[in-house]
Amino acid sequence: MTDGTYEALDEETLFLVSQTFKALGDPTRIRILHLLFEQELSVSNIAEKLDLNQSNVSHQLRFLKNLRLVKYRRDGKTIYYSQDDEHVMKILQQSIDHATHH
Amino acid sequence: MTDGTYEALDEETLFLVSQTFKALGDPTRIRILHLLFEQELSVSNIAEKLDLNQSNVSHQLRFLKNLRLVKYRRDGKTIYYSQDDEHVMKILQQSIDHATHH
DNA sequence: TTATAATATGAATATATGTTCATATGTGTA
DNA sequence: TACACATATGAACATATATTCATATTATAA
Repeated sequence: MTDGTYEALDEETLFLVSQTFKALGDPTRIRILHLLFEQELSVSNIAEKLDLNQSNVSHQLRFLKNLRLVKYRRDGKTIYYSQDDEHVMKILQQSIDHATHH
Repeated sequence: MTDGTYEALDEETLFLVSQTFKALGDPTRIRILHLLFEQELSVSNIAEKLDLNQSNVSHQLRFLKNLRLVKYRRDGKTIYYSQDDEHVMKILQQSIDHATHH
């Protein structure tokens, strides 16, 4: 790279990175992930705390789950979601701090 | 926060953070920023290197400029763009590395 | 079994977004 | 001045996305 050659990003990396950032590019998903910083929560709990439609929360959680940003466990009728990507959560935390202190 | 109280994100922070990540949530903008990691480039140079429409590049640069992720300087007829947010560029670099090595 | 609670799913819809096209603006040069 | 070059802009369009509604699935309890 010191010779001025440009190393293009491969398609796969580009897709994965953009998808991940896309997940963080929506206020609702940020709020959900922010809730999951410190705790595991059920779908209805998240919906209640954020005043969101249950279906909406469920859709967003599926999105986040597909990207492996969250995971879930079932306990009876209830499904608890929690964070599943330290790196992304760290970046989100940093960015929120950065935005807050400015 | 240790008492279980949830500190909601304020609207302004939420908007700023989501907007910033939205900027990183598009392959074209990632490619542009990736180009600007190490060098300052003109609009036509970026368009050429990435095989993109000049107008498209210009639109995306405006988007990035509005968020102060890039800055520009004019030299005659040419306008050179360069990065303008170390924090965001660092996050992007980290995420690309993370995605590449996995 | 039936009823109820929690969650997931798919269709519908309105809005947002990325890209292209045509053209305007700005700058240097003959 | 007139022309060419570099970039910006706005309209148009196709596609993507977020949200809601209605309903399906899954699990527990009566």
